[in-house]
Amino acid sequence: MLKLTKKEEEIMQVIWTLEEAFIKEVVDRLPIPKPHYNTVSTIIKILEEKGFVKHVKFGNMHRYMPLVSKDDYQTDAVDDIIEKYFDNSYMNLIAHFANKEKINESELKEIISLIKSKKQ
Amino acid sequence: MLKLTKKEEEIMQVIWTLEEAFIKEVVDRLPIPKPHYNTVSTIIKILEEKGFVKHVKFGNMHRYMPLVSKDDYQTDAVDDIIEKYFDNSYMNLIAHFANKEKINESELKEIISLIKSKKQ
DNA sequence: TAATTTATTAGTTTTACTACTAAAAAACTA
DNA sequence: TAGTTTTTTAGTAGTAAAACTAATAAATTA
Repeated sequence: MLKLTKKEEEIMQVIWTLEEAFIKEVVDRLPIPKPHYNTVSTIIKILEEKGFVKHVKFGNMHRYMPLVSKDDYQTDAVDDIIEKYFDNSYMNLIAHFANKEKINESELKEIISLIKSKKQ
Repeated sequence: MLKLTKKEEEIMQVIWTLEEAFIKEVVDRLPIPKPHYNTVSTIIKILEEKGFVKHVKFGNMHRYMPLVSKDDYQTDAVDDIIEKYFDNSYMNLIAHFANKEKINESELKEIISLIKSKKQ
């Protein structure tokens, strides 16, 4: 999956939040100093080329919506790290946490019950 | 922690592997087409400015060694993702794996015993 | 002095960002 | 309705920043 630049991601976050958005609505949600309308338009067009959003015509306007979910993007980000630094093994990453003592036994037991409930 | 660019990281990986290295040795380990000696020298100087390596004089030469361990760098990479996408919670990330069914119960139990052994 | 190494500097390339101008579509108004 | 204005997207280009590369100069030493 292609990576997002800082600005692309900032705009993508807005679209993920709104689920459907016209350019104007995206601009509204961006912090001051707001970028020019056409700047946002350009970046969204790039997002479309990269396959992150699609649009539907609404009269004159384009209504944009995510093609890649936030969850999928997150998953990919984690997968990258795991591939790069943990020998492509999820276990290695979790073991890493365990080693750093960032998770404890009771937390893991919680997860186990979560998995059990998923299996039914 | 400062981030590494692609080339910086490539060279850093060599230094992590060698543990101690002269520039020449780094060049030797780099794949063809090999960058110019001075190019490597420049990048390593940047690594030094960024605090990733230090050097010890060996006569005329500098012998470089890591100041930031590979493990620390990995940890930081994971922390970034967790901060950005998992609300700063390790549990959220692991729950994410569980949801994706990328880890199973027996694997987690393995981790639990790992944690138990750490505690002693 | 010749060879080797590091330090300084600068140029090139790539990526990211910004927004102008043009074109198209729609809305307004005389 | 015809013409004008406004709004929106499309195409393009310029600027800025980051990354990369290596030439040249200075220092060291063999």
